[in-house]
Amino acid sequence: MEKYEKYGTKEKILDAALESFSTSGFDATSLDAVARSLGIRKQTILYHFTTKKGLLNAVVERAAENLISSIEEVLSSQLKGWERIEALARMIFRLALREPLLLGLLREVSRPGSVGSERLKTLMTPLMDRATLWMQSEMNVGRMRRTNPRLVILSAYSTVVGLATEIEVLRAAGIEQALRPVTIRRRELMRFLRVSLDPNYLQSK
Amino acid sequence: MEKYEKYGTKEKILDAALESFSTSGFDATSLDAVARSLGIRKQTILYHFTTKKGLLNAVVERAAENLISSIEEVLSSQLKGWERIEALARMIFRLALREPLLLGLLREVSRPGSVGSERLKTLMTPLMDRATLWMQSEMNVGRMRRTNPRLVILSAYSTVVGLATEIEVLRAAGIEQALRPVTIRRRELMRFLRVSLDPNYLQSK
DNA sequence: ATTATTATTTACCAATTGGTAAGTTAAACT
DNA sequence: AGTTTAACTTACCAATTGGTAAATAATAAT
Repeated sequence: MEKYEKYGTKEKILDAALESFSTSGFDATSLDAVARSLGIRKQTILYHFTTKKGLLNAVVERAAENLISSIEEVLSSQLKGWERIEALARMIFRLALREPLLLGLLREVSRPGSVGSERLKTLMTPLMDRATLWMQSEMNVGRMRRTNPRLVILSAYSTVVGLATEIEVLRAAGIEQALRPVTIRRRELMRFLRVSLDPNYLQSK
Repeated sequence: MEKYEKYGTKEKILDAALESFSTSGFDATSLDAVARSLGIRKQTILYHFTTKKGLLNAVVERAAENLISSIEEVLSSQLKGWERIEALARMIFRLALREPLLLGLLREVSRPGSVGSERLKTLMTPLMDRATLWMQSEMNVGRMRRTNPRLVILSAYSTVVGLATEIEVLRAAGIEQALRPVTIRRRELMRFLRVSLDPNYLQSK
């Protein structure tokens, strides 16, 4: 009938699943409920994604693509050294605020034992390796202070994921869309990165 | 009446439930599994706590008592103004490191729609009110910079809860017992509190 | 020793879960 | 046209879920 739409059933399922996974979690999400919310049958979901885990993986993959393409965009710019990092951090925070569901999903899936964690790891590892290599080369030419790249990246990562908690806590306390704490958090991250990485930055203490 | 505190079944159940709730979450925790891990029958759990939700509430309550008594201990000291806050922050981080399960539970239950969130709110509200009042009186006598107490407290709270995520993320990446990032996080929080509250603190920026 | 109370178990149950198999309908290809 | 393929549904199912009710064991009170 109206199958000519670009926004097909599969996309709708992914959207609804993202919503449910990121706000209620994987286990609390029932395929029946997701299907019901879309006015379709559970088996339609299983037709497109074969298993519940498969659905989660698909959701994670789409989110990762979203993130990666945003990263690529920044990396394609001409910015060097510290400015590049600043641009990246700014972009991540912008993305997190624009699409809080992504953040919730990330948090859900960052849990060690969780179902989607392997998939996330698979998707993130190349990114991580690339960033590590770049940072090391920047260190070699003296554009970046010498530290453990992995630790810095992971710390930055968990700051962003922690944002999800922060936003939820604030919302639970009735404070909607509190931009200030998020801004503070970003400044803190920038400062941390600056202290760790910027060779021209003098620690005031 | 009740027997002397002899680490009975009830306590064992609470321990196992805390473990499971905080690492796997509420929905992923099955009463059968908890019972099995203790070598008892599921109905024994339901005898002591009537419902699964009741069990969670009991776990939350015990954790809250744990936290509150630690807070009381600090508050009973003679420390004033800024030093008191510093002592509190230090104590919270120490507690969080010593008992990571508490942190996991807090994170699980901080989610807006979650089952235990109302209970947590009920338990935290008096604490929050008390802290707010104290801060306001400190502001009135000029020992503390004027700000929105609620926002500061919530931001501090979510920093601590976010620790749970951070520790998990680091562990998932193979970095066990990462003390350094946690220390960094504490310093950040201290700095944030100082900037927000300490009237004698000069912002360098 | 008998009774009463507390703790724990066995036996069920209704509902829900993710998932399989087989249809049914709609669209695409030949 | 007819056939194939993709999209979706109805009908089930086995396992698991939280929870009820009644039976039994253990402990305390009389």
